Amino acid sequence: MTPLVVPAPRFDLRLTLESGQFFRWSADDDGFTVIRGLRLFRVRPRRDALEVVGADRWFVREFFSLDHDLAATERALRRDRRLWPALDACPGLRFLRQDPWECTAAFICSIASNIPRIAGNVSDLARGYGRPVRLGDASWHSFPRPADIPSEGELRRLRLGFRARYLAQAARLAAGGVLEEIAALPYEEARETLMVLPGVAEKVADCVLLFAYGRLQAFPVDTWIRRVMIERYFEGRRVPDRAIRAFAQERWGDLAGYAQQILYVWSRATARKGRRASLPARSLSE
DNA sequence: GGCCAGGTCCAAT
DNA sequence: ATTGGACATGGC
Repeated sequence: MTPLVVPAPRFDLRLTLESGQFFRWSADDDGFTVIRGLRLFRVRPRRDALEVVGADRWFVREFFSLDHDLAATERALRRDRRLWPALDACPGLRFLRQDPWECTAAFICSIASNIPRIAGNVSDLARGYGRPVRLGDASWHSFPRPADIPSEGELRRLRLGFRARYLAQAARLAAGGVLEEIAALPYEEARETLMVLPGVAEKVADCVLLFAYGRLQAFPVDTWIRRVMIERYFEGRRVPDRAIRAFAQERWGDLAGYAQQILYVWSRATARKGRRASLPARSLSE
């Protein structure tokens, strides 16, 4: 198969996939395999472009939000000097445009979890209840539609823990078509509507709005964002999440979500570095 | 081996 | 309107 080459300036594919917004991909020494909905494709970075097998140009531009004017976003956010370290750490980070239900389900799974585990849960759900999808010799499974999500009991057997009930109930509501109307609603109403789903409150709703519906004003406050915001913008004072969110929307407006994502990636990267640096120089077993 | 994880929900202030 | 505890499990 001859690969399709799609122009993709200012795009760091690896950074974007690793940024914790999306879990349905894997890396090997020859690029990445990605599944979005029913579409399974291969992608690898080229200079200012993407080499793609298994997806068309239109899809690639849409999924990787390649028509988002990232330069303008970065320029606007650079007026905030306190954002410089995060901006410098994340050149080419973009939002993906995920399937709304899959994204909602994934972020229900994300509650009090961690990225490797979320990816595992999502993968288990797909293997157990999705449809097989093939590309060359690669065989994956699509993420199950709401009607194909099993009972709470089954989900507990899949080790979803207390998220099992949320997901089972959310699936029942989503099967009724709640998500279909979201795209047409203004941000606040879309958010309220999403929050009708069990397991979807402020934070998860904002993740879905950001990662599936392209609402860049959404500002999910998780433990990392709480920590970094309190440290950098509230002088260490402990404040309620809604104050953090209000502050972010006041300060960054329609770009708050992008500020959030680079702060998230940057704060985790620096935390990891700090942990590595603080490891004992020698192990006890030598 | 604990601590904490891309929180939400509900009951008790 | 705010706050604290329960909720399951696994990474690191």
